[in-house]
Amino acid sequence: MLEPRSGCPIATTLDIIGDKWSMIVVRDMLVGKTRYNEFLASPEGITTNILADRLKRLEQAGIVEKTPYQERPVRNSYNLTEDGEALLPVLQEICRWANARIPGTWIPPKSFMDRRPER
Amino acid sequence: MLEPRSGCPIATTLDIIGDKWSMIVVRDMLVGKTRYNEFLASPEGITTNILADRLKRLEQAGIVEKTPYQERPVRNSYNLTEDGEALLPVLQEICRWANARIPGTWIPPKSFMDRRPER
DNA sequence: TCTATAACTTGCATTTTGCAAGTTATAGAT
DNA sequence: ATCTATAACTTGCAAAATGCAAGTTATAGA
Repeated sequence: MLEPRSGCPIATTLDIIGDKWSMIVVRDMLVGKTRYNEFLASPEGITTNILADRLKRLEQAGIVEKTPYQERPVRNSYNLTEDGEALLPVLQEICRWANARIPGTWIPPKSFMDRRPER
Repeated sequence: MLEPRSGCPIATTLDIIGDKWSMIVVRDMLVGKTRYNEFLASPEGITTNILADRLKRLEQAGIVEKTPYQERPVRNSYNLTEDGEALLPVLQEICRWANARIPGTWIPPKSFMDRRPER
């Protein structure tokens, strides 16, 4: 992000993760997925180019960190940073809103909804 | 929205308000703005075509309702529905995240952060 | 050697967003 | 009566983001 649109915390947050896919990737990481192919396999069907781009942007934003889990060939795992983990309450509130207001949305596992951020 | 990408509450919510502008408009309504020109005047600088489109879509999604506040000429006011008001906790959590994690973001007025949804 | 897998990249079409100007209806000032 | 201003949009076109399909690299295992 070059410049946020304003100092508003909502606008600034949307400048970072306010697109169609970033929070889906964060959601996947919050439920334990760490690899490229695991994100691709999610039911929403993110495409390879968009996923690669989002991982790069989330890394640059300090929300995700990339670490190799093997050499030859290099394979990376993607994990949330502390700032990324801290998005949990935001995603939980979104789930509460959708479950209360949009009939038919899946009820997330209790383990997800009851989980507390670590710090 | 024709079809949500999946039944996931997060994905479905993003299909409705997960673009660059919808939550900015919802934010403005949560702090009492009701008219086209008031939304245009916000510091993020939404353009007229996008604003008209977002108001239409939010209305179709049942988040906003449009009511004329005068005839000759017809002038409309836009207000959140119950479903729209219920997004308050989501926007509050986004503010908490941004204030904690992104230095320099504005601290919203206490009246906004402490407010409880009505039902 | 052949097939498979993980993790990408590339090219191009489609869709969304942004910018600037134009439109309609009306009120109030000159 | 004409002129200026305001609210609330619409329209046309350019630019950026997203989607689709195929191609690439490195390696393991049959």
